[in-house]
Parts: sequence; C-alpha cells; structure tokens
Amino acid sequence: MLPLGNALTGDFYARHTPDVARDLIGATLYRKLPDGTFLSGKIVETEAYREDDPACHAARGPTPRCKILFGPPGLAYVYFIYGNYHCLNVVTEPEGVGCAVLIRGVEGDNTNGPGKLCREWIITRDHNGVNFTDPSSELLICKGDPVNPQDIGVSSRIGISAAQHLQWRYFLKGHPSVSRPKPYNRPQRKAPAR
DNA sequence: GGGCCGATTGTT
DNA sequence: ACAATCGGCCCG
Repeated sequence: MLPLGNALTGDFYARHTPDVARDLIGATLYRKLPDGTFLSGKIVETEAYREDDPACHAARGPTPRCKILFGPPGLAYVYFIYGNYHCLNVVTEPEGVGCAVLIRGVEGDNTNGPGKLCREWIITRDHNGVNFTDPSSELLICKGDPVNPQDIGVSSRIGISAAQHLQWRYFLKGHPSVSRPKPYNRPQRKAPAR
C-alpha cells in the first residue's frame, strides 16, 4: 500500500518527547522494501526517552552508537540489543538534544513488540539515520486517522529499571499488537554484596 | 583486553 | 525465573 497523506514533518518531532510519543499513536508507519513494495501499519505502542533520563542511551552524551540521537528531529535511530534484536526509534526535540521515541508496536501480524517489529519488517542498523520525513526513504511516518484520547493508555516503560516513576509509555487500550497487557520489568538482579 | 549489562523474547 | 547471545561502554 502506497503512503497516504503527507509525512509528518520535523516540526512535529521537534517537541517535548512524551507529547510526540503520545501523538504518534494512530500514525501510520511505512517500510519500503527493496522490491519497491510497502509494508504499513498503525502505530499502537510507543515510549519516550529524554536526554536527561538515566534510561536513555543519550544520558551519558553522544557515543558512537547513540550519536544519531543528537541529530535533527525525524531521523531513525536503530540499535542492536540482547545479541538478537533491533529497536526502531524516531529522533525528537531540536538538533543537539538527545531524545527519541521508541516504536514498540504496530498493527499487524508479528509486529507486537519492538524486537519482533524490526525482525518482521527487516529493519536493521542499516536504517540508522534514515529520514522519516523524506517520502523517498525506506521508512516514513504519515498522519493517521484521529484517535480518541480516552483510548490511549499510559504507563511506566517496559524492560527498564531506571526512572520507573516516569509514565512515558503510550498504547492503544486493548489492541492485540500492544506488546504486553501490563508493564513488566526484568526480575531483580542479585543483590550487591554487603 | 576484561567484565558487566542491556529500551527483548521465548521457554521452563 | 531464566537462558540465549553479542555489542556497547566503562575501567584499567
């Protein structure tokens, strides 16, 4: 399916990251494959990460891996995690500020969860730096149908131990492509010796 | 170079 | 609750 409507612009992404994360719920993600065909689906789950947040890769400044986070808003930040999976983000806030929105779920088969989405849609580190606002990119995001604010749930972010007080996860309530019905964090690690 | 740990997922 | 699996990052 060809992209409908206009791609979301840099101005859309150059805002407070949790607001961008919330407003991306219902938007349409497109993946142009090498043969020119498109995959597409409605974004149903996101998380916000800000530079001043210890759970954000940018918290300790621009490293080789995360330097793209400090680039202009609307770029893709893709990283490899747990030796198996990739995760797809959109860079937010003005250039020079290291923030992004993690795309955790898209409507469709095998696209519930950030690792499964990238596996299913063949999104890898090769897409790091791709511009979501450029219609010729292999990845783009367009405005979707309006979403009733009451249908958007909010919670702590999944899979992190830092900054659990931040309610920066957004999801479409009851949607089957939301990664988990409730936040779940890794089991507690061994207590430090004392 | 060593060692620890992770924005996950699937199995026990 | 835990294993798989390996790159990033900090330290020395």
